[in-house]
Amino acid sequence: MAAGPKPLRSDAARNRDKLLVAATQVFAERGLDAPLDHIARRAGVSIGTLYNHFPTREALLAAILPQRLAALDEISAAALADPDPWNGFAGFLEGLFALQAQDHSLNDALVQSFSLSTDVSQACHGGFQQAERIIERAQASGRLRADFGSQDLVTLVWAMSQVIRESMETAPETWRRCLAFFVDGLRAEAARTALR
Amino acid sequence: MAAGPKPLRSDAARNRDKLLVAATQVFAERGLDAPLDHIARRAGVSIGTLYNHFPTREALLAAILPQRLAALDEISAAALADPDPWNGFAGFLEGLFALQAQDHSLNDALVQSFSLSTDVSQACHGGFQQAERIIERAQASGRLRADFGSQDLVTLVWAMSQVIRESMETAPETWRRCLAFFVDGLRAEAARTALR
DNA sequence: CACGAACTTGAGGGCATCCTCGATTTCGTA
DNA sequence: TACGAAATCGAGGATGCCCTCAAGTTCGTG
Repeated sequence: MAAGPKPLRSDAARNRDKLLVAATQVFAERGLDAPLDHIARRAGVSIGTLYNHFPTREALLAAILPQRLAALDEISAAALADPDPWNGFAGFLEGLFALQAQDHSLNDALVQSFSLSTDVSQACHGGFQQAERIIERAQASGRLRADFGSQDLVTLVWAMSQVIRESMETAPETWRRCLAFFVDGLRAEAARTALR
Repeated sequence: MAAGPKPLRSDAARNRDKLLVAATQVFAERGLDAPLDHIARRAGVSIGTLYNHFPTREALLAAILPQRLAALDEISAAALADPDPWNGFAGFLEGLFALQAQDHSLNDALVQSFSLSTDVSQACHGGFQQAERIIERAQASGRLRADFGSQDLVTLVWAMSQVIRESMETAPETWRRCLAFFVDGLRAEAARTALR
């Protein structure tokens, strides 16, 4: 019934898998701009084969990133399951950026979530879907300042992505420290600056 | 006596000026990675002439950035002149990022301040020289949390640089909003997370 | 004004990446 | 096993940027 696209020949399926593995590694190491022939070489396959399977870079990303972004769902779920809404919120941020810190491709993907292909973009936004609820719950509990919105979370992702890029190699704890300062400014009682 | 390097011929001096003007514009618009031939074209000069005057990209930057970075000194001075040390500190951040927001080249330069040529690097660090004093003064007044160090300022520059890059075109107030959250977390009484 | 030094020019070689396509190999089946 | 469809291969054209250098131009002084 839902046989979907045509079945692949065995060698083709094998190569496709090798490409996905290589792409996952290379993108995680070098970011979303990594040269495609590095990926082909790591997969032990020619550049032409890569293009056979994935006609564009975006197609390759769309085959890889949704799976990687699924980790976001677990983090969101854990945040909502936390009995303390504030701890849930803070833990969500911690988990989100830890994810970005260990995978350059996620770091890039979340930053560019709007300018990427529909598939990837959807996956990113899906990951943020729950964020809205996590934020509202923490605000309802009175611990998170009321003027923090989900757009501010996007901004924070931008900010932290750069901190991660610049510091992961040399001082991998830097982003946690930066986040700690920021989070302290998100507590309801810390709010001083009036924001509309 | 201090005649310095040989005087330039009139046409050469004119071209050099045109190059500096063009480079200032192009780098401000496109960032420090802007293609050099764009600069030559905007200056109405051939790429060879650009290389005659500035054998490397770094040499060109060294001729431009120190002047642009001088604005930092004024901002620092104003911060130290403010009778309220906290307002001085907060105003310094505001001024610093406003500068980054209006000039892509400064944004890039401050981020890469360590990996740039000695000349430029010195200019960047010179701009940060006073920052140490601004921070200490604000801490002595009891308003700035004690665990904020000048390395954290570098981290904040990284963070804000990305916010600026991503949002200046579409929502130019975003960085101010982000900074407001962050600054609220830097007040002494906001400190909750223990940082060593 | 005429001459040599100073300066400018832009075509072209080098490099890294993208992407294509005709020739070749491999697979699965009859 | 032998055949056609499916898949692979990789050389090579295109692009964009870097940088150089031999030939030509301009300046300023004697």
